[in-house]
Amino acid sequence: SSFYKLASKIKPIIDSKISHNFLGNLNKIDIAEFEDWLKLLQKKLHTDESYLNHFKCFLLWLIKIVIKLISEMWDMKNIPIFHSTILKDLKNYNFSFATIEEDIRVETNDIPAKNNIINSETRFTLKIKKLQGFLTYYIENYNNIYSKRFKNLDLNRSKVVTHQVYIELARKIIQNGQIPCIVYEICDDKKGWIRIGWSSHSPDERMKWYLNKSFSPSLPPDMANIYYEMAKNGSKRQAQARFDMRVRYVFPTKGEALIMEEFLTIFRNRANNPSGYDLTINNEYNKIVGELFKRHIGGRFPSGSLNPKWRDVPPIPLADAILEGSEMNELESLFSVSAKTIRRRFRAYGYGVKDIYDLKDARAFLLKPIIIEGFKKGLNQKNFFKNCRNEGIGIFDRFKFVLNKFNDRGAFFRRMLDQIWDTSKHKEARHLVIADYILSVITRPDITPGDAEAELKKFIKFKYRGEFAQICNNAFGIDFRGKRDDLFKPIIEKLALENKNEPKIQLRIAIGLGICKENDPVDIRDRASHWVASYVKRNYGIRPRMLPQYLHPGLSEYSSLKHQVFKYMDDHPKAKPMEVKENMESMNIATIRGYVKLWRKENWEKIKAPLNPYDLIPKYIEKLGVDKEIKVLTIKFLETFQSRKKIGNRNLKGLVAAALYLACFVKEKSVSKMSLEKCVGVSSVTIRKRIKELMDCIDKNNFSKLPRDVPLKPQVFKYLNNHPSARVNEVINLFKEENEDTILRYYQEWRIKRRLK
DNA sequence: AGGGTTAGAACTTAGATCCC
DNA sequence: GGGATCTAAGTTCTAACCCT
Repeated sequence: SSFYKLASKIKPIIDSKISHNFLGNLNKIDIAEFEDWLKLLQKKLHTDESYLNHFKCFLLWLIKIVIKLISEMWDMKNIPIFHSTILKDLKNYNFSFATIEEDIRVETNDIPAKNNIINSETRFTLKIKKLQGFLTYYIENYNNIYSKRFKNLDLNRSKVVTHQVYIELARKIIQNGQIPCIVYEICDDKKGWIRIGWSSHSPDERMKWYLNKSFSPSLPPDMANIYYEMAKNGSKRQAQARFDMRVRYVFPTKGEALIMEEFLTIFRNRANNPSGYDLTINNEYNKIVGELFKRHIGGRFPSGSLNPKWRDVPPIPLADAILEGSEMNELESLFSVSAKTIRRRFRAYGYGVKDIYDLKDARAFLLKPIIIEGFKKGLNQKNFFKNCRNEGIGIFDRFKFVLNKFNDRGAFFRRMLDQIWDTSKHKEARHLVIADYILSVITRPDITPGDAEAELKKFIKFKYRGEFAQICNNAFGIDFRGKRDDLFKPIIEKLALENKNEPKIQLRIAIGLGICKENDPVDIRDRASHWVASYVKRNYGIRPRMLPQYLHPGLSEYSSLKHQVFKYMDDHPKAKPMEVKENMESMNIATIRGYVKLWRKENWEKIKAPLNPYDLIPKYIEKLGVDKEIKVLTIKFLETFQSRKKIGNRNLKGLVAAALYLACFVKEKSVSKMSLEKCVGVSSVTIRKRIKELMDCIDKNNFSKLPRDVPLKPQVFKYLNNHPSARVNEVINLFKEENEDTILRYYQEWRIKRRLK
């Protein structure tokens, strides 16, 4: 089968090099790295046989899953690129889903763990290999009408695996102008019975007939067993739950379906009976087959022959008649069939928008594309009907639709709108249709309303300026941007959570959304990041960095590298950059070194062991030769300072010198700043600064004598500048608490300075 | 597979009114 | 003034029953 042909393509992965053409989308590694890994894998595959087998199982399983998923998208439009690429490849490969076997086994003899591959198997699963084996056996061992008929049976052709496959096959047959004939099995989940039959109707409809018949009050006495079994279940719903209708094959002709029905019937009955039932020897069995019994098959059943009662109602003339506005009685006479048969054909051809398949539904189905075209052209009703007339659609004329005439509102047209879009309002329906097109152009998150409108204008004619915005508001309840934002919310939230620990979360989200790339110029990346930030602000009112916590309040807060380094340094003040790096997660050492440096600058006192100022005092006391009284006072001053201010990065020596100076001053022990400067080794400027700071800390009322806050000399000079003619005595009198000689000295100094000027 | 008959559901139509 | 909506009267269609 084509599945195995496809599966055989795994060979290159196992023992050859992969063409670089197929390696265009490697995500995070380059081709060289990929090849290194592939070599390793191939080495392993060639040395360990059991590993190889497991690997094959895995690959086949993977292919099977992908095909199953993709098969449901065969006819869909606007599917993601990833899916459509696979789909395209499968189509190019001429792959048919009809040939996927339900029982997919790997073609090596010794692959273990088969059960791991097939876990969806049920007791009713038809295994195509067993079917094939039985067919060969039957043809070889029996020579009867059935074995002759089975000779050309192709078990792979038209095999139905999923509902989607059934739809696909049936559609192809209808497009070919034929009626699909199904071969079905109704599986009894309770007792394990299987009823095999065929029908030219859909499985749903066939099942409905079974149920109706079974629950009819006058069920005839000689019906097939299944009717009585169904009737035992109390209600149709219960019966439907118990009996599972499964389509096994779909054929374009009834004859093929009948032969397949016979084959399956014999196969199913022999499966549980070693001696085996055979249709040729056991007429009793026909009770189960039902249809075969009624048809009185006596050995003639030419392939492809139709039931002579078959009425031909071809799809295209039927559609034409509907678009002419024919009513049910007219269709009946036109095709010489009953109304019921007309509806059966509607269902068979898929003429319906709501799966009702009555006349209205069929009309709606056929008119839908015409109405949508009118909407896209922006036609008003008058022009719409004119257009229809030009296109040869007679149905509106047939229903005597009179334009714009009071009292005639085009009920038929509104009914169609109602049927198709659940609204009878022309405007609403138009908006719904265009809203679908609007959604289809939202292909990227940063598309603007202007871009979207321009894109739509290529195939939709808006009636007036601003209609685009109005359609968005009417159809979505929000404006275009709001709808667009809504559509991308899940993906942005996913990206935010995925990148919650990344330093540049905005940029990560922007790249994830595809609005910029890793290696784009800075300005483009910047714009994209800003777009993400404004998106998050607009929709959540927060910064992107906060989004993960906002979505999952339990998440730990994001910690920047700086924050992490600082935290580590707080706990380990003496750590070196390399040590810090080892405790981070593979970050740049240069950056870490920078943060460590920064931390040390801000926290130097944590690194330097704090000096004890009190240790310094005895040394200085000795040098200066002052008494213990001064020592006690010095310590007291230091304590006062520490209680009020932080030592910070002040030089401790200067502080101690200041305390000493103050203590000496208070105790009237004269110590010059010069001698202190020499003794301590700190400049007199620093000492003066410290003295000033110390003075701010102490309670001045406790001391009778304290140094001035401002030095005497500037005070004297300032006064003399303002009063140049002041006499010496006046100045001495003014500073009478000070030493007279000093004042006199300053006075003379000022005069000399003035004279020099 | 096909069809006929029937009651009543579901639909269409035309007139009137509402709404913007 | 035109489209939307409501209503009553009249028409068509469907489901369920029956049959070969």
